[in-house]
Order: sequence, then structure tokens, then C-alpha cells
Amino acid sequence: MSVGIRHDDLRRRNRAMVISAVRRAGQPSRTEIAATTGLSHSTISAISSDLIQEGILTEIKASETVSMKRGRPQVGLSLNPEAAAVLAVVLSLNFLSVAVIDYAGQVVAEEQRRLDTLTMSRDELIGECVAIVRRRLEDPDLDVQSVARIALAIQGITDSHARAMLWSPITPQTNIAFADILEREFGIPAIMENDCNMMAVALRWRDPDRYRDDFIAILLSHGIGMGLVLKGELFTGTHSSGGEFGHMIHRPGGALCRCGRRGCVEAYAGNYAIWRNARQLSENAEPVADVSDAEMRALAARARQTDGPEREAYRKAGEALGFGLGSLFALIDPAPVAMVGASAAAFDLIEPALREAIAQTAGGHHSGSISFDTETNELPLIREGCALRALSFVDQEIFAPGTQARASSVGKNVA
Amino acid sequence: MSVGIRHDDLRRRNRAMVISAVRRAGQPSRTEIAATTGLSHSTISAISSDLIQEGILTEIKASETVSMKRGRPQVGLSLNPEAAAVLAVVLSLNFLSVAVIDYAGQVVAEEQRRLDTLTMSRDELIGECVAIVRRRLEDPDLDVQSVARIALAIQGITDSHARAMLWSPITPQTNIAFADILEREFGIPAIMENDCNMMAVALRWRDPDRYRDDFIAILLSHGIGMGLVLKGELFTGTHSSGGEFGHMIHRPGGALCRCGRRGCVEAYAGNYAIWRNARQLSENAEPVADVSDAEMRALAARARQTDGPEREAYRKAGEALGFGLGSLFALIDPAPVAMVGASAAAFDLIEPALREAIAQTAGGHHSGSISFDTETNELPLIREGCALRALSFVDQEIFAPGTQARASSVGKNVA
DNA sequence: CCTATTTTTTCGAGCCTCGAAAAAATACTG
DNA sequence: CAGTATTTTTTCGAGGCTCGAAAAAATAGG
Repeated sequence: MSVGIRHDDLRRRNRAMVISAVRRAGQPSRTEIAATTGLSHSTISAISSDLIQEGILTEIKASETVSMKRGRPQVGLSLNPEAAAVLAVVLSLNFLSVAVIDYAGQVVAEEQRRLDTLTMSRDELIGECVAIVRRRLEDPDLDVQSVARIALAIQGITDSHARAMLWSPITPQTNIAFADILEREFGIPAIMENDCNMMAVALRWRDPDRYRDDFIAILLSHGIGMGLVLKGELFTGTHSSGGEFGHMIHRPGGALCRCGRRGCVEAYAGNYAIWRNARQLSENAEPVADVSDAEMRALAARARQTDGPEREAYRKAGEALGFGLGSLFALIDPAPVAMVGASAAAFDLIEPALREAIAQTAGGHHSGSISFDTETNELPLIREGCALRALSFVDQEIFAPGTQARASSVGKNVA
Repeated sequence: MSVGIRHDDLRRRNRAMVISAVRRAGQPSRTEIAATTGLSHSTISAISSDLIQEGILTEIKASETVSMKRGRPQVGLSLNPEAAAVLAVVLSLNFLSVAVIDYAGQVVAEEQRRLDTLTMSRDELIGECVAIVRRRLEDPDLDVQSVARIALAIQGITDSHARAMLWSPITPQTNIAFADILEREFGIPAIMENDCNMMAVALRWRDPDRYRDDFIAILLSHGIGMGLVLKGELFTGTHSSGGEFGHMIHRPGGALCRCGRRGCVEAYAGNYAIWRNARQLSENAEPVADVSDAEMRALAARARQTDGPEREAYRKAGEALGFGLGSLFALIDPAPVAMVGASAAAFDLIEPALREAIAQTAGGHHSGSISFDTETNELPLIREGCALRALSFVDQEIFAPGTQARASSVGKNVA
């Protein structure tokens, strides 16, 4: 049951609104903030003077701005980089990375590390994550006090409370409560997010004109993932991170998927599936553990060159993605799509069959008008989304705290 | 861009909260309202005394309640039935009905009418709807002044602004802006909703314990429809009512669907599809316009009796629904399902294949624990949902109006 | 150096919610 | 039957927040 608004919530929410406006706009003046938030100048003045006093915002030096206009020049406000710091940890197949990000969103330090996630034990995996975070926190240049949040993104399914990894293709281990583990270990609030969801968050941040209220980010990689933003909010499942587009059923009883089931979209469109079809192996052939990017590029090159099994493999991938998107569009209506990941570089091979398939589905009316964009490198996106998520938490939960933490405000999926 | 909270919004929202608490609880005392809303007794006292003065709420006569407890007895508050009235119009295949509902939710008057929607012209269809509303409004017993809202539900796709029918299986006509037409004709605000969405709204109202924050209502009828509530809100598409579960793709290139495409879930699970398979007609056979409920009951009886084509037809329906639900669950996670409509009476024939199919999909882990409920009569549900929708509008937009109507508050899909 | 212009701050007014206390209305008790 | 205990509801003053208007601040143009 939703709860009434109390008087003290008012200031809290408007504080959060001001911080959020500054984060989005970069260096807005008080007047601009008043315009975007709809609050009066007096209110903005009061709130921002509080925030400056508390060291959350800073005024831009007047000398740095050249005002060509008449009148008192606007004073830009910006986030104080030293107000806090967050850690963005990204765990993907055989790869672990961490970045320290200041409150203004700049990367301060980072570390990357190769490891063999598929064969590691549960404790080893957890140990590596804890260790890489510890090394960053022990950096003498870093004021540990100021680290306000750790966000960890992983390829796989996370729970809807952003506490744990439930299942992941990068490890046989399941149900690892990374967020709780890191929180206990370092005493810093932590969250655990799905990688594709973070991609979507980052895309929206990078290009809010294109990716505004409704869009789809699809990861074309060894597996197929999706991040979905609907009505301006990140879409998640009722219990998990959800949006497992790759495991929608393309052909009942069809090709063997990495997840052990049959006929999933991923069993036709994942790298391993394209590789399997290109080699003309049986659809029942066990999915290979990994296909290198170089190998996939070679496949794509062959497909472009001759009309052989490679081209057919990409065609099948396009068909699976197209019918999958068609089913998705039946539920949510068509929306712009971003194809992310190494295989997005082969989207030219995928697109014809994909469009043909969509044309045969409910979203087909607008088949031609659905726009696809490609972005071949997912890692920077995931990290950026992760950082944004963590910073957004600091904005809302730490710098605009309720008298007591309200359950209703926590976990809001504002992308 | 979200907007700050102004001081006058506070009272508005809390007024709406109080009204909503009374609508949900029936006859709550001020103390109970304070408890559910989290607001102080003083605030509730002030707001409710305003609302009583304005004739929106009324106090229950003390004599009507027997207080066994010590202390000053609680005074129940209830919605004043005379505060307003709404019209719920339901347009389905060959059937049009309207109900006048008072502010407390009681049906005051109603009218039903058979017509031949499939062959009617655009103007005839509109004319019938306008006429049936006009007859109710001309009822001398009704105070026309008090009719605050007309809600029209239709089987088919509506736009996300609740203004128009975009497409419907009950008529060859498309893009009829019923809401605008009724609004112009009678000068009463009108909305146009999808029938299955209204089913979901009503289910939540009837059984909030079972259908709380996440559930699925599926209409098993001539076609297959769905109403989806996620995180406590009605789920709609980005541009349309969305949730076209029946037109997710079950088998690419498969059986011919009523929508003209191939392989939709509905092309296996709709009444016409079951009928087609039971008669062992080709999957390419043109879907018949209508199959009577009696005929479907006969099919189901045959299927229960002998293991012939009828049983196989229901099995195929179950399989299609199961794989469709499996794909849906991949996106949103499993949730309770209500099977609504005449064919829900044959759910015993559908369930085994349905569960078997789900077990082969991503939601399969919990296949056993997914609960299905059946409700064979959809019309009362649709009408009830429609009425609730209209009343909820009155609660929020008329009796708790903003200083100026805010775009952000309009169109919130609170079920 | 003065004026026009624009931004920002200040200040009092008006609401709103809250907590505490008072008032109201009943059941229990001897 | 009167007095007491108990529970609900209202009243009242305090504190906070936002707003509009006016003042103050800061700059360009003449």
C-alpha cells in the first residue's frame, strides 16, 4: 500500500531533484535548475546553498566562464568531485575489472585482470573480487572514507534486490550474494547488477535523445543478453534482473542452448551457435565454452565473401533475433534497438534476415522504421552504467536521505 | 524530466491517498486510514473533514455499527455514492453493454445489446456506442451533472493514451477514437481501454491477496488476450495497450492466425484454432469468424471422452500457451496466472501440455509452483475493471485536482 | 560613471504536517 | 448509577517548506 507524503519528504525529494539536475546538465546555473525542476528560484537558492555548504556541490569560478550576455552572469554549479567516490566492478567471462570514480563521474583509478572464471571455485571467484576491491581501497591516493558505494555488474541473472548473482554463464557457481559479501568485507554499501541493464543505463546517459524513455539494448556476444528501458525506467523481472531475451523460445524443442534447454534465441544467435552452424555441426552439439573474437571476425569475413554455411549461420541468427524481437514487440510495442558487443560488428550479416523475420510478426507493420544502432565494445558501457548506478545511489540515498530510509524509495529503477 | 514537488502538491496527493484508502478498505475509521497511509491523525482528521464537507465522503451512522470494544467507537468513513457517477461501456464481439455506477461502486443501471460487430460500418459501430450511452444519460432517474467519466473497454488494441481503438478482432474498422468521440458528444471525459487490462484491474480488486503486485490474466476465448500487472502497475506498451501475448510467435512460419500472420500463440490456442485442429483441418485453413460456446463445450466433452483429434487440439493449445508463457517468464519471471474466459473451463485439457512446455523453458525451474486459477466469465470482470478505472480517475483527477493538471500525474497506470 | 539587464538572495506570507493535549464517546466496575 | 478506564477524534501551537515580491549583486553598453 502506498504511503502518504510527509512534510519532511518534501525537502528530501527536492534536494534529490536538484542534485540530479546538476548531474544531468553538467554545469547548470541556479536559474537553469529552477527551469528544469519547475521549482521557484528561492527554493533552488536555498537548497543549492545548503548543498554547497555541505560540500556536495561547488560553484564554478566566474573567471572560467565568459558571459557574452548583459546582466549578472550565471554561476554554474557542478558536483564536487571530492564529495564521494564509488567503485564499479565488472565481472565477465575470464575478465575482472574495477574502476574508482569520483563524485563528478571521472575515473580516478582502474585495474583489470584476466582469470579463468569457468574453472574457478566459488571461494576463488569471491576471493578475486574481494582482492581487487581491496587493492583499490588500499591505494594511498584514495581517501577510503569517501568511498560510498560499490556496484558490481555481472553477465548473468541477478536478483531484483541487487544483492546476489543467481546464475551466470561465466561460472558453474550459483547464488553468490556478492553485494552482501562485499558489504560485510568492507563496510561499504554494495549492489549487484546485471551487465546488460547497466549497458542500457549507460546508453541512456550517453545519448538521451536517441535512448530516452523506451529502448532495447541487446548484447550480441557468446550469449545473448538484453537491457530494457520502458517508460524511462529500467525494466526488471519480478524476482530477478529479468529480461532474459536470449532465453525466449524461438523454436520449441529446437537447437541445444548453453542453458541446457532447447530452442532458445541464444541457441541460434549466440557466438557459439553461429560457430556451431558455420561448422555445420548438429544442433544437438554441446555448445563450446568460448569462441575468440578473432575467430568470430574470421567467420564474418568468410560469410561476407561466399554464400556458404557461415552466411547461413548469420542468417539463422538474424532470424532467431527477429522472431524474438517480434514476440517482444508484441508485448511492449516496437522501440529503438542498440546492438552491442563484438558480434554487433557483423550486424550487416544479421540484419536482412532479422528484418524479414520481424516483418512476419506483430511488430512487422513498422518493420522498416525500427532503427538499429551498433556498438561493438560492451565493456566501457557496462562500467559506465555501473558507475552511474552507484553515483545515483549516493545522490539519492546519502546526500538526500529520508528521516528514516523508506522502503518505497529504495530500489527505484530510474535509469 | 521529472519535476520538483511543490507545496500545494502535498495536500493534493494526501487527499488522493485518503480517498484511495477509503475506496480500498470500504469503511475505514480515521485511525485505520492514519495507519495505512502513515500520516498523522491530525492530518487525516483535517483532510477527511474537508472531504466530508465537500460531499465526497460520508460518516457511517453510529447506530449501524456495534462496537464491542471499550473506548470511543470508531466512526467508519465511506464514499458518498452521490458524489459522482461513471459509465462503464464494454464492447466485445457482437455485444455491447453499459452500466451506470455510483461513486461507491454500486451498479445503478445497466443495458445490454446484441449486434453484429463484424459487418457493421464504422459509423454504425460508433452510432451504437453513442446511442447506448445517450439512452443511459437520458434516464430521468440519473443526475447527468454527476456523470464524471465514461470508460469504454474493447477487445483489441488501444493506444497508450487511452483515447482510441487502434485495431480490434471484432470489427474490420481500425483507428476509431472512441474516447474523443464520446467526449465531444457528451462533454464528459472518456477513456478507452483494452478489455484484458480491465480484467487484470478487476482481479486485483477482487482478490488482492492472490493478485497483488505481479500477475498475469489471460483471456482464453476466440482470440487470446492478456492483462499484465507488474510491480503493482498495469503493464502497457510504449504506444499501445500492448501485452499482445496471443501474437507472440510460437512457431515461426506456423499456423495461420486470425491477424493474418503465422505461428502466433493464438493460431494454436484461440477457439478457432482449437476448432480447426479438432476438425483436422490444415493449419493454413482460414480462421472461422466465431465458434459458439456450446460448440466449444462439445469439443471439450469429446476431448475428455476419447483420445482423438479434439484432445490433440487442446494439447497443442496447451503447448502453445506453455511456450508462450515460458518466453514471457524469461522476460518477467514467473508469476501467478488467471485463465479467464469460456475456454478456461477446458483448462483441465490444456494444463498438462502447458506445464510440460513451461518445464522446457527458462521459467521451468518453478514449473510446479506456478499457480493457475480459472474464471469462466470474463464480462463481469471487464465491466468491473472498467468501472474501477473510471472511479479511480474521479478520485484522483476530479476530487484531488492539482492547481494545474500536471502531465506527470496523468495516465499513471495504478491498477 | 551611469543605466539597463540578468541572476541570485532575502524576507514575510501562507500552507501543510506533526506532536501533545484536550475533548468526545463508549465499556467496565463496584 | 456514577465514576473510571480506554479508545478515537479534534484542536492548537510549533516548525518547516515553498512561493512571490522586492532587494541586492554583478555585468555589458553607452
